[in-house]
Order: sequence, then C-alpha cells, then structure tokens
Amino acid sequence: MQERYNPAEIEQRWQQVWEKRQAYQAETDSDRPKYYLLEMFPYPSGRIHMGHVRNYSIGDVVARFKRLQGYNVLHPMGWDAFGMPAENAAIQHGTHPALWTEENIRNMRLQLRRMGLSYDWNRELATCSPEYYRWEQLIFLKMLEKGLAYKKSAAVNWCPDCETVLANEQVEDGCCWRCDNAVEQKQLDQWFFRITRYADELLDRTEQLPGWPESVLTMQRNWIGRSHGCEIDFPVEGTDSAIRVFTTRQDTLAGATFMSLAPEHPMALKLATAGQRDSVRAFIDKVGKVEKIDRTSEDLEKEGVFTGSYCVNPLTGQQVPVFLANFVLMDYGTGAVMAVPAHDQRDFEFARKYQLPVQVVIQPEGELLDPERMQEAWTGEGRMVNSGPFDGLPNEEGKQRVADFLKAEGRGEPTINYRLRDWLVSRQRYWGTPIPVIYCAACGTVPVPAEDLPVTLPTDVKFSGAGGSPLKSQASFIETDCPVCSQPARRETDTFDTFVESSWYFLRYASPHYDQGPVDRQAVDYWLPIDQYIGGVEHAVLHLLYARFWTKVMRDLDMVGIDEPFTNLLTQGMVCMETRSCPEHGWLYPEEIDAGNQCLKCGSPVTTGRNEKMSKSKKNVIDPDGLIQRYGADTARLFTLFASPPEKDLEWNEQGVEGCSRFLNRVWRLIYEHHELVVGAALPEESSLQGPARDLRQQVHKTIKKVTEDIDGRFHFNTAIAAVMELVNAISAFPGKTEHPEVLKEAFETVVRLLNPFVPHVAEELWQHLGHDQGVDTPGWPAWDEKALETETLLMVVQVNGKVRGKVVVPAEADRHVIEQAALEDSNVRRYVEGKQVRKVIVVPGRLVNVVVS
RNA sequence: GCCGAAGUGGUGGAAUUGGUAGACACGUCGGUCUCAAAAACCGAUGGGCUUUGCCCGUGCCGGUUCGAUUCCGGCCUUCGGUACCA
Repeated sequence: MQERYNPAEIEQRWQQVWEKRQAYQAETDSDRPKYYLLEMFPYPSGRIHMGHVRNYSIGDVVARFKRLQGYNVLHPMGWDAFGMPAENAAIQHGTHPALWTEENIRNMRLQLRRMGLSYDWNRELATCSPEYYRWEQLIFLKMLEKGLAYKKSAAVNWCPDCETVLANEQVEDGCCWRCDNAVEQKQLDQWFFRITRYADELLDRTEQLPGWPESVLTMQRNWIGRSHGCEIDFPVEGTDSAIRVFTTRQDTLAGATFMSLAPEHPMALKLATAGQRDSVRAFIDKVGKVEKIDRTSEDLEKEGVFTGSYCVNPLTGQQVPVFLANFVLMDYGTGAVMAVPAHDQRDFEFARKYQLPVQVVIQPEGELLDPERMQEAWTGEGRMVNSGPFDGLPNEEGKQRVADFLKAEGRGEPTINYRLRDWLVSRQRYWGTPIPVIYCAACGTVPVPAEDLPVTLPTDVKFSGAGGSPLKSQASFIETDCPVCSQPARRETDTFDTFVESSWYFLRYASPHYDQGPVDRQAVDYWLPIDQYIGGVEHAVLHLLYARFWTKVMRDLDMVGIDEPFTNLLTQGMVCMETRSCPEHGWLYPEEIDAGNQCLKCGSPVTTGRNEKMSKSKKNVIDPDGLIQRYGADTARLFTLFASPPEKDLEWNEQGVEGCSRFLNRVWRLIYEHHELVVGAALPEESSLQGPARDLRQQVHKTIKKVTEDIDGRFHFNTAIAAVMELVNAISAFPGKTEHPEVLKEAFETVVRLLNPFVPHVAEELWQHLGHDQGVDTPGWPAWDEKALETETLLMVVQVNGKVRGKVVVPAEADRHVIEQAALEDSNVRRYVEGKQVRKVIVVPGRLVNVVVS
C-alpha cells in the first residue's frame, strides 16, 4: 500500500477494472427485483458542466446503493443529440452537425467515464441515429391514424433573419436569441400533437404521483389550467347570429353590460356598422402591429373600440354594446368575453374609461356595493342580486343554477376550458427527425408507408446560414414519388421539436437494440416504470409533461403497459457560485483577479456579487476536468454530495472541496498506518467487548443504520457523509487500536463499504488494501447488528419547567420511578426544585425528564 | 396578483414523530512540529454575563403545550414558477 493517496492513478485503474468486468451491465431477470434509475440525459454540447457532475453524482450513489442492496439495477446513459447548437456550429465553423455531435459525444463520454459513473454503456443511445428516430417516425404515423397528430395553420414566433420558427423560450424580450432581431407573428401550416386530448388524464393523475415534488405537480396543474364554466350565446340584435362567450362566472351573467371581442375575432369586422367601420379597421390594424409579447404585458393600456352593434343579454334581455378590446385573446376560450365590470377588474377599468354602465349582481356579506362609488371590482363571494329568479342565492350555488337555466333555454352549456394548447412540433430546422409525410398534388398529405421508414436525414447538405433549413433546397431529399399514385411529390422539410426525442428515450433504454419496433414489450414490462428519475427543475413542465403524454399515447397504442413513466422524481438544485466584476471589464474569472482583490487588467477594485447559477456569460464557472485533475473524481463527487442536500441549490466553495479532499486523505492515512494490524485480524464477537471497544463497535453499527436510512428514499447524502466523518473521527480517537484489532478492522471495513457509493474508486482501493481479492461490492450493503446498538446505560436530559438543568445517566432498563428519582437527585436540578412544589414529572423514555414546579 | 419553496452561528448546513438548537464541514483564533513555511496534528469557536453556573438566541408578532426550529393564526423578506386565461 502506498503511503500517499494518489487519485489520478487509482481512478484510472479501477475504471479499467470495472469496464473489463462489465460490472454495470443490466440483464432482464424476472427472478430479481428491478430498480430503474435514470438521470435526464444531456445535450452533447461538447463539455460537461458542474450541473451534470451534480446530477450524475446523485444518480450514481443511488444506483450503486440499490445494486449493493441486491436490486437488478438499470442505469443507462445516452444523448439528446438533435438540436440547434449543432446547426449553429455548422453555419459558423462549417463542420457538419453530425460530425460536430459525434465529436462532442466522444468527448463527453470520456468525461463521464473519468467520473467513475456506473452506467450500462451497452445501452447507450443517441437520438440522432436513424435506428432511434425511425421508431419515432413510426409512432408518429400511428398518431396520425388516431388523429393525435394533425396539421393546422397557426401563428408562431418567426425570426425573419434566421428564417425559422422559434420556441417561446428562444424569444427574449421579443427578439431572437441568436441574431437579436425582432420576432414576428407568422401564420404557418404546422404539425401538432393533440396533447389536449389527454388534458384531463394528465391533470387528474397528478393526484396519484406521491413520489413527485408538490411544486412540480402544482406547476403542471397550473400549466394545464383546467377551468370549469359555461359557454353562453348572446344573440346579435337585428341578425340571426349570436356571439358565443366562455365564462367561469355565469353567476354574474345579469351584470354583463357590454361585450369584448378579440380584434382577430371572425365577426369583428362584420359587426362594425357603417359609421364605425373606419375606426374598427384602424383599431384592428393597430393591435395587429403590436408584438404578442407586448400584447400580453401587464402595462399595456386597456383600449377598445365600439363596433356600433349590440347584442342581447340572454338573462336580462338588456341591450349590450359590442366592443373590440386589445386585452381579449383569440386563442383562449371563444375569443369573446361577456364584460361584467362590477365583478371583473379589467372590465371595471374598461367601463370607467369608456363610461359604460356598472351593474352590481353579487353583494358581499356585510357590505353594500354602490356602482357609482366603487373603486375596484368585487371578485369575491356574495349573494346574487338584480338577477331575477336567482336573487338571494349564494353565488357559488348560483353558478350551477344559471348553468342549468341556460342549458334548459338552449342559450348555453357547461364547458371546460384548458390553458394547455396542443403541442406544436414542427421546426424549420435541419438537425432533427424528419417528419415522415409526403405532399402530392393529386392525393394531398400522404403519410410515408411504415415499410419505407426511416426517412433519413440527408448528410450531403450545405449550410449557408441563409435561406432557412438546408433541407428546403435539397432536391434529392424533397423530390420523391407519391406512395399512393406514384406521381412526383414532395417531402415535408420540417423536422420534429427535439422534445419529441426526449419524450420516450427512457422507454427505449429497456431494449435499445430491438429492431422489430420502438420497444420490446417484455423488456418494457420488466423495467418500467422508472423507479427514480433525477434532473433539473427547469424541466418541471415541458419535458416531464410531454414524456407523460407520450407514455399514455404509447399505452393506447398497446406498446407499453404503464400509465405513468416516472414513479419518483427528484429535482436537484442548481450549482451556484459568486460572481466577480470590475467596473472597466465586466464579469471576471477568478484568475483575472490579483491577491489584493483587484482586476489584473486595470487594477480597479473587484466587486463580489451574490451566488448565481454557474454560467459562462457571468464567468462564474468551474471546469469539471480541471477539478478532477486537481483533486480526483472521488473528491469532486464527494463535495457535490456533501455541500447540500440534492434538491437545494449548491453553493460552490473551493475550500469546501479541499475539506473533502482532506477527509479522503485522512481516511487513506488512517488505514495506511494501521492496515497491517487489521489485515490478519478476525471480526469482533459482540459479547466479549467492554469500554471504548464496545463504544466504537456501537458507533460502527449506529453509522450503518444512519447511512442506510439517509440514502434510502431520503437522499440525505450530506448527513450520511457527515455520519461517516464522525465515525472516522471516532476511529482516530480510539485508544484500543492495538488491543482490539478486530474492532478496528470492522470499523475500517465499514467506513470503506459505506463510502463506496459516494467515492467508489478510493473505496475499491482501500478494500483491496484491507486484504480482499474481490471487489468492495461483493459482500453487498452492510447490515447493522441490533445487538450492537443496545446500551447498558442511557444519558437523559433533565429539564425543570422546560429548561435544561442537568443530565443523568441511568440504567437502560430503569423504570419511570428510578429515572424520576435520579433526576431529582441531580445537584443542579435540586437548586431549582428546592422550596417549590413539584406539580408533575414528565418522563420521555430514552430522552428526557421534565420536572414541572411552581 | 396567483401558485410553490425557503428564512437557523462569520459560511454551507444538522436537528427523521413536538423532547439537549447549532451534528458534520468550511473559516477564524491559539498551540505542537519546523531555521522558516506548507502539510499534518491538538485545542477554542452563537451572543452576553457577576462563568461549579446564569441570561438571551432558529425572520417578526401572537397562540397551543410540561416543552415549539418543528403545530396553529397573522405579518415581513428572499428565491422559483406563472399571468390581461375571461
């Protein structure tokens, strides 16, 4: 055994051993309980960052721990390989996206291997390979058959400079994130997935996901945004048509004194009377020019224009003027709103601005609303007034009654509205899965026959950066024959949103090489659902909602037998670090600052900012490679696990890293100094131990229990590691090392085995030095001996009136009376009890005694 | 505005079911070793005091309880999500 701990040498060696042993390959084995552990797969950007290190360190502890507990663990890794950065790199540097991506994967795979993560690399997949996306195309065809995929014209964010649509996240302050040009709304024919068909199930099943964080479930519920209400028809005066509105407040129907339509509403122009036509046109034009982002901002002034037309309130029969209003959105509800100024703040402001009548129809308890003097709308509860037959009803009950009335009269019906929109999956990009559809002049939109899949992405394309997707000018790709009539036809040139690939990769891992379909049903039935999914909270809605949707689609296609893909979800926090900036040069890297905390370039004093998420733009990043080089992967892993619990943000602290490195060095040295003592020793016999030897053995077993319970389900790795540190401190201080080598041996072996999931390389190395030929994982996870936990005496805290006044040691089996006696005899306790009357003595077994005096 | 999470020493954090607040680590201070330094090791470290011990202390105010970081009510602050959603 070497005197010095040399992480670089031992880590490389053990990684080779594991690889040779194929130690982490998972095989379907119905005789063993399975455990499917998954971390969200990375985009192959080229280098891993600290967020990855944290995510995968957390996952690896769980994977190794579950394996040691005897589970058949599936722990795969792959690449979310399609996406815009590859294409941007192609435009900027001329490298083909495929080569760029491959190179990045190669590099990142090496980085992950250097971390010693226990992946089953035989199951590795990259979503950009035709063997993967061909099955996605097949599922799309099936969705098309079921009406779950469809094409429609929709307004999308369009960057005229890049000639492509942008996802909402790619629009920053109304401008393109890449070229900083203003984003426009453009009407385009786009492919959608009908996720709204699953809105109810996606929402209702959130109640049955106890293993998910409440915050994520709430976000999903809000995103789906189901609201119960009514659709109501307001007949237009002098015509036989009607305007249909959606409302959740049908109880306020009698108070609807005007009507607001979205300027894009199909009836908007038709309703304009001759005298109003010009101003209506001008208003529609004006609103149309405002970007969507401003349109939905809070500071936008509420404006409208009168159409000149009236409709009729179906409850009161009153005449109601019809306005167009800039705050009414065409893509929610029906694009028309019944305006109830007394009970909706927006309508109230609008009514005051245009001097429209305010009619109170809900009176709150203990308050009398006066329409003349109201300063704001009353949106709370109350009793219905001015509502004819409904007067006096509590408004909640009124909702039901008004809905029933409308239905009976044929004027409306109860409806459910969702905030959730269908998922727009078309992208005018090259580096994605081609949408397998052909357009034929005679036959229209024709799906590519399943036997012709995959539609592969052509590789011989040119990237100019202009003219949009290179597929559009790739004749060899576009030109094809119609599968129906064999006449010349054109291929779809749009590709899928990359969220499509990440919606089912976790299913593919069960049988990644299966070539008869997307998944091998047997493998999926064995491995799925995922027992533990781990990733960043930034995916709380998008990816996690899409993945749930896709799983349900595949279930309904009889491809999988599960309803939900992720049983337990852990959303890990961000990795943060302080920022430093100079008034001259902006953000600074630590190496751009001198010892006196001044900028190396200009000498200005450096301002230290607060902890923020690590990002290159703010120069508060740590490069995992450098970290591993300096300290080793084990230290990097240990620090990210020790510094904070996984769901919280992690504050980077170089000194904390050094502390972890120091700890591993201490363990190494301690074992180095004593390993000859313990290598030949037997393991201890419980009964024969006394004093410090017995105490140490007790702590060994207490630590096993604590670490087991901390890891299992709780994921409190920080306290688990702290417990091992305490044990190491106790071993250091143990006076009986030479007298009790057997106790020392058990203690050392326990430390090494407990540390194994966290720092696997050094654990293997030390295990070997403790005289074992086989891996540290061979004996499985250590079990604690209940007998060793038993004590003869207990330390009990004595309180007087709830304040700690003393501590007494009592026999473990002492009864209430004996404990009470001992407590009252304590000299300090006596000072507080003497001369007072003891009212009550509370004894909490094994913990404390509280003497209540007065 | 609404929804969610959080607030504990100089710092990261611990206290699992209402039972010794501050485990573990970082930092700081003092010491040992050394020509010196680093490393390593040992000790101290919430604040205050009349220091065998006492008082105060978990964002603020109140409540329940023998006992509250933990439960309840009301506020304040920070972070995250989301929004003219009718």
